[in-house]
Amino acid sequence: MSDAIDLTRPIQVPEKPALEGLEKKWSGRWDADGTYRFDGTKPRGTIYSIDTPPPTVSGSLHVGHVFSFTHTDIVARYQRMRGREVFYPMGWDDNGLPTERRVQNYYGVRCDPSLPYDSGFTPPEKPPKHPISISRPNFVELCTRLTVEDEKAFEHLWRHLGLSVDWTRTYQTIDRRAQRVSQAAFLRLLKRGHAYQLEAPTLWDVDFRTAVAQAELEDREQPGAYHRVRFRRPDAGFVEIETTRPELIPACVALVAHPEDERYRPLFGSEMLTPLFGVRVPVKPHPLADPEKGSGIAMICTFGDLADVTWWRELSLPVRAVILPNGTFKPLTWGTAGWESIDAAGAQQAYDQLVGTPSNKARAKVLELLRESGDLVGEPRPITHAVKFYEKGDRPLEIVTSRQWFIKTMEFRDALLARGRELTWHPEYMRTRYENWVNGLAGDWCISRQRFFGVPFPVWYPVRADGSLDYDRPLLPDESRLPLDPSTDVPEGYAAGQRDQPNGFTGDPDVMDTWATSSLTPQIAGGWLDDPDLFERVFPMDVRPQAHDIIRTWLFSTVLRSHLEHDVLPWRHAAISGFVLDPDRKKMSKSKGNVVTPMALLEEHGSDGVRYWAASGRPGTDTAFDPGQMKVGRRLATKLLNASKFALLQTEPRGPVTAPVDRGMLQNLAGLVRFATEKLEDYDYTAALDQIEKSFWTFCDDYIELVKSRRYGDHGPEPAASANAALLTALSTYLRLFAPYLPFATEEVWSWWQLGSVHRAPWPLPAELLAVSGDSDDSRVFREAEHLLGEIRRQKSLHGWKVKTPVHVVFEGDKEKLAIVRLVEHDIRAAVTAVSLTFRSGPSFAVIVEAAEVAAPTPEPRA
RNA sequence: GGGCGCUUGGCUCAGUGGUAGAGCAUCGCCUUCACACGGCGGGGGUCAGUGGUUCGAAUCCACUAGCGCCCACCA
Repeated sequence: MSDAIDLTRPIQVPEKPALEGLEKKWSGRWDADGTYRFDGTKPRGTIYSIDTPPPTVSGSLHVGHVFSFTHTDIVARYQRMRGREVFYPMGWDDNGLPTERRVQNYYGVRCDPSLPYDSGFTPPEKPPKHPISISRPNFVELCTRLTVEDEKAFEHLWRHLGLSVDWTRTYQTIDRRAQRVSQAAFLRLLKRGHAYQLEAPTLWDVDFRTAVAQAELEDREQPGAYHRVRFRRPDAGFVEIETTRPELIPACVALVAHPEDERYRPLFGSEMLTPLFGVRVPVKPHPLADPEKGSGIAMICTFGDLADVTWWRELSLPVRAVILPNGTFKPLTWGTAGWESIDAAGAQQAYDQLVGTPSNKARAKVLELLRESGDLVGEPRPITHAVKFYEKGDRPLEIVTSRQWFIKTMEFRDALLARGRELTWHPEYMRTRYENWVNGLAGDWCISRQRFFGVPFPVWYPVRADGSLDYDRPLLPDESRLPLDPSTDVPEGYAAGQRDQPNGFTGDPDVMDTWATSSLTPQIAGGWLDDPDLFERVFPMDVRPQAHDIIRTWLFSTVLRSHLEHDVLPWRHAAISGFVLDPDRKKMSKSKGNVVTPMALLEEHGSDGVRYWAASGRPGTDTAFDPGQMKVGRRLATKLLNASKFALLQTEPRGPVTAPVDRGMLQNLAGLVRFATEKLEDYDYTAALDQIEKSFWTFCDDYIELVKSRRYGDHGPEPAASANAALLTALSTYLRLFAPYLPFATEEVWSWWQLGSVHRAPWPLPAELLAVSGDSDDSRVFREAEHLLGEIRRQKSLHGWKVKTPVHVVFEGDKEKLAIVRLVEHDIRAAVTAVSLTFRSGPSFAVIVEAAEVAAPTPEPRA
């Protein structure tokens, strides 16, 4: 007899199995036992490494996190059971703007980098009405303090959810290791010429007063208006342009029309005068100008939008910048170089009314002045148009000229597209989004931010004798000094006293964009600089799990950094999860106020229940938030406990699996194992679970009911032995199949009768089932038994008879069919409480069910 | 404006060429020797629309509509 079941330990089944408390019990045990501890001595080929998304800790986790992290965990658990050593770290994204904002609100403080560090500062108990200004080091301290608290709460939730993370391997995007990796990678880019600094027009958020990257843009539909404005020629005549931003007329540097546009061709090369300010601006041809738009001729301002930047660059136009980093109009003197006017006094008078106001106020004022001067043609025509915003911002972006750091992307477009094709995407069509993005790149990646809580640029600049900065000869540290902060650390060859002094040095004040750090998560988690042995084993990683909204940011930038630094893809697979939608089919988000607290959900439905719902979201598919599915999952977990209890209630006698129906059941199960394995290999955990679950309910409702009486010994010891062995084999298999999805219920049952953790047990193989069931193909017998059971139940139900009403059953059919029925006749007879079974030959197969007792009242058959 | 995805019973979704499926909900029946967080059974859909390919289309092709998302230099 081939008995794969180990029953060396005493079986202990609780009187009343329950799900309550399993999360606490098992998450604690797994931690104590190091169940998910990564063994860094395993050879590269056996390792499965995951580039876990570091959630932003400056807020709360929401259902979407639970959803997508569960997907990753299912894959991780599956791979672990397949014998792979799973590298599954956890990171916390705590650097950057979201944390700054949270700290400002939480403590009621504001960062003022000009203030000195106050070592005795403690924030007030309650945030004051007016924020307290504190130094950058003090501010960073508070950021660190708060994120540590947040991270504890996050870890608690993740453990409760059952993520099989190795909790000894966590990192923060602001910790020393992340800073060191970010800074070293930056210096290497710089040395290779892949990073550079440039003073150029940059997308700028006027509230946060920082540059933002293309990837952080968001279009929002905004009300606006076309204003038709007249530009006069110095001699005679005029043209009319249309603009949505008349307040930028003082910043106008040219007019532009399409080269083929007959209306404006005669004007090319001539000059026009700007209204109100009387500045001579040239009329230029450019193919980008659309004759269909507005009046067909546009004004170019420095800078109203990205099209202006393109024209300005390609037509080599001068800069007339009017907007300050805070979004208001800056004071300037008309009649000086660059601001020549045919009427300097008039221009000055008009412009002075704009100084200090933000765009919207300036627009109203300019309109007023245009009306007075008669240069506004007709009334503004209201429109709705898309305006670019910083995704976290509240006011439209401006374009401000400033000095920023960039990483080159444009010249690697083809290589990055090739990397995208090399990567296996789940689902496949998500590659298109990546390609869209790469093809649409408009400029290199701006990575500097004028913020405080982030990784500083490890760079200083020499201060010249006249106090100006020499940006062309940055002072760079040796990599061994990293991480460092140029605002407190001193460059080689200088003394601290020389900071900000003539002939001294100054630190670069900026910090890196969050994505500049998180684009290095494989390097940070994998120990690139401080654990080369680990890095060798886990990099490139196997999978990057993430949501589709950050393909253009996180996925793209990680591919870029790995390409530039290692000339390789950072991972083989990208597993893209969808969003959680609320019942109105809208993305669940905090701003819409429809977020459900994850911990409350986990407590109400059980972690296994919530995970079951999450598993219904296949890769790439947005999924409705559905407590109903969580209830179903919880019911499934409960069923698993109870069916297991039944199987374990009696394990003797136990012997070879000889009954055809038992063999057939196990052979079917082998097919299920094959299917589920195939699907899980392809990251389709949803399809795998779907079939595992269906099979399991059939197992419970049909197979268990069929063999119940036999396993209790009603037909003798040998048939009972067969049933018991089959039941235990099936139980072991189902537990392992369900383990990635329902880690708590399966572990609980496993502990009743097996040694060790089910999560370290080997994934089932078809061969192990076929070894027990034998080679003869009996799966048809099992399916036939199921079918007969269903048919007899149906007829009894239609007659209105109870399940246990005794009946006579007649099987009519051909020899072959009847032979199969005879193989299961004892099980069928017991399962449907038949007092007699009759077999008779007939042309086609039929099952006839008749009441056995005349005394039994026979209700009317229902219509 | 370009692209991607979706559209199947009241709800949530499977199903990629061969007589429409599941769960939930609903209706009827059945309790206590695994489980009432249970069991058995029933009813319910012209598979968004139009046209095409095919012996045969929810499934392949084209177009249309609606929804969602991504992208776009949007004067």
